[in-house]
Amino acid sequence: MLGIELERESEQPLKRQIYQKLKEQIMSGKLKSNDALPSTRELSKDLGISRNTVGEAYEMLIAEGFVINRQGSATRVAEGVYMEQSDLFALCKTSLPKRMLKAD
Amino acid sequence: MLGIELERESEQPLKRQIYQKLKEQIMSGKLKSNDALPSTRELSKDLGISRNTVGEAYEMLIAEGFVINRQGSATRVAEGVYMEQSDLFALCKTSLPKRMLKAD
Amino acid sequence: MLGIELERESEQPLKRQIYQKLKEQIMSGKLKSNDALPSTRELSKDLGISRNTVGEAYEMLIAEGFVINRQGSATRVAEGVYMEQSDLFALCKTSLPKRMLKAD
Amino acid sequence: MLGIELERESEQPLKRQIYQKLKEQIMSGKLKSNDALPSTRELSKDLGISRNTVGEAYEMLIAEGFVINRQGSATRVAEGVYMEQSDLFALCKTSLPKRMLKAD
DNA sequence: GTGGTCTAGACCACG
DNA sequence: GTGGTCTAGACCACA
Repeated sequence: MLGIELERESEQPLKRQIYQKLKEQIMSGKLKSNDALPSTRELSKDLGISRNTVGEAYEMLIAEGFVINRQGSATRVAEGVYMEQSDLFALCKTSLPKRMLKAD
Repeated sequence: MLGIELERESEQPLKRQIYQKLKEQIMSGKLKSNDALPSTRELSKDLGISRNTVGEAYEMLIAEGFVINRQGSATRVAEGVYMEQSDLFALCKTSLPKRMLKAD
Repeated sequence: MLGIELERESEQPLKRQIYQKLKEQIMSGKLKSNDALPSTRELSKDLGISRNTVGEAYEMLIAEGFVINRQGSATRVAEGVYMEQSDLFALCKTSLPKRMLKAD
Repeated sequence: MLGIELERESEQPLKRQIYQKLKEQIMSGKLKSNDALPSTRELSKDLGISRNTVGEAYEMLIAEGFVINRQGSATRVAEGVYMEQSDLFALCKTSLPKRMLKAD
């Protein structure tokens, strides 16, 4: 659905993996402001995990303001959380090890 | 002082160059929460530019919430703006063109 | 302006009176997050006292994080400092002497 | 154990009731800095509810900084979260309905 | 339909 | 012992 693949053997808890994948898609602009996330029921079924776990990942996104939810309606991407690609690359150059980046 | 080097010939205005360098150091964790930025007076002297230019760069950081300015005290790095290297790299992989990153 | 009345004969110093009144209005929600406080110039004129005194009251609020001061703009109410009336009353019931509260 | 009584019929979710009671005891000084909270296992057994629910209440306290926890050890009250009784009463006078307070 | 809450289990890593 | 995570159910209120 969203191209999310989980690794059961990872040290990262499942809820954190989901949180990260969604946050990436939001910050990179794949999920845009006001886009609806899949329902917890849908995504949990899709990933083959418990609905609670998806719910916890959504709570993390809510807590950090990436996502908004209202009673009885879908969880949606908040506004103003997109990061410019140019800023992102500049940031990479200073904070990622050189072996990860190609020469300019 | 902060390892900032400006390029006078760059297309990027000086204030944006300063803004980016500081933002990078903040997001990458070199400048940590509550660290004080140098005063505009100090930094402008250090870089050999106008204090106004530094002030404008600081305002950009304030406007985006990376930095906080309390009455009568130094401008300080806000909380919760540090980005985990793992998160950053994950974000790059999904949102930067492949030509910029080395293969895993 | 904010319904602040000072008592010159009180044991409480003026700056503490101002501090308390503003803190109350903030915690009770009369002043909401991001609301601007009046400028020190304005409020001091309004109350007929020195601008320094108002400034000191503001500093106390800043020091406790109730209020934020961003470069070149008004002093504003911080986020997350509002206290639900229900929470407040519950807190009173456990921590204030009974003689101060009416029976339920 | 901590004098917590839950109301199953309340509109307030159980986790919020627990959160509130603990927050009160912390802000009022009954639970002091570095005091250990009961373990989630203990408290859940004591209250006759699921350990998950207690854990969620603890998470809320952690998120707001009232409480701190480290791997494998007890959850403890954070520092600097106590509220002076005089400030509390002053706050009550402005933000609680008069019918709740006795005359001065 | 949606999310919010709750249960009664389980296994893990840390100390 | 502790908290952290996860499961597979359940019932609720809201729209």
